[in-house]
Amino acid sequence: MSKCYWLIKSEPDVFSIDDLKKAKNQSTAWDGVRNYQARNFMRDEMQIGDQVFFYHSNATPPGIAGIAEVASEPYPDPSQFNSGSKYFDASSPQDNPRWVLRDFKYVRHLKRFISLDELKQHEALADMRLLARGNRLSIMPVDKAHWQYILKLER
DNA sequence: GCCAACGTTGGC
DNA sequence: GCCAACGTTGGC
Repeated sequence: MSKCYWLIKSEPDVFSIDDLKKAKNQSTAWDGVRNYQARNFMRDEMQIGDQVFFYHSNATPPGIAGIAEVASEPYPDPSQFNSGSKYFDASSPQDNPRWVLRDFKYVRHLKRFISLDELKQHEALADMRLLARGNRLSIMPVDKAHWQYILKLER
């Protein structure tokens, strides 16, 4: 399977790209995904080494802050079994975990932050999934053409 | 804080 | 299987 590109959302007040950079091994387990579509992308389609836009949601302004990469195979999200976690899922079987995650590793900040507002102004990006009406997916694929276009924008 | 959009749940 | 109710996301 050829290399894919992705976008993951995080609220910077909770976990920003600076937090990822400061994390142990500059990587983190991406826990708490509780959406089947996002899980399936992470479980079935990502490949170690895939490049990922790190998007700041619920931010002022929202936008793409940097780049990370897929750093592990999928494995069960431990928070689903932790009754003290807000991600606890009592109905997930221990022997067949419903929720999986991967580790993501810091690659770099973009040379400059590229806001959602700026992305919306480019016709070439008009069909980006991120910009689709009502989009709420926290993990989504990015077309190679869109990826390359955005990397040119940062200059 | 508001609210539109969307996914999930559960009664029927 | 339908769909109303509900909870969450996330831009504004």
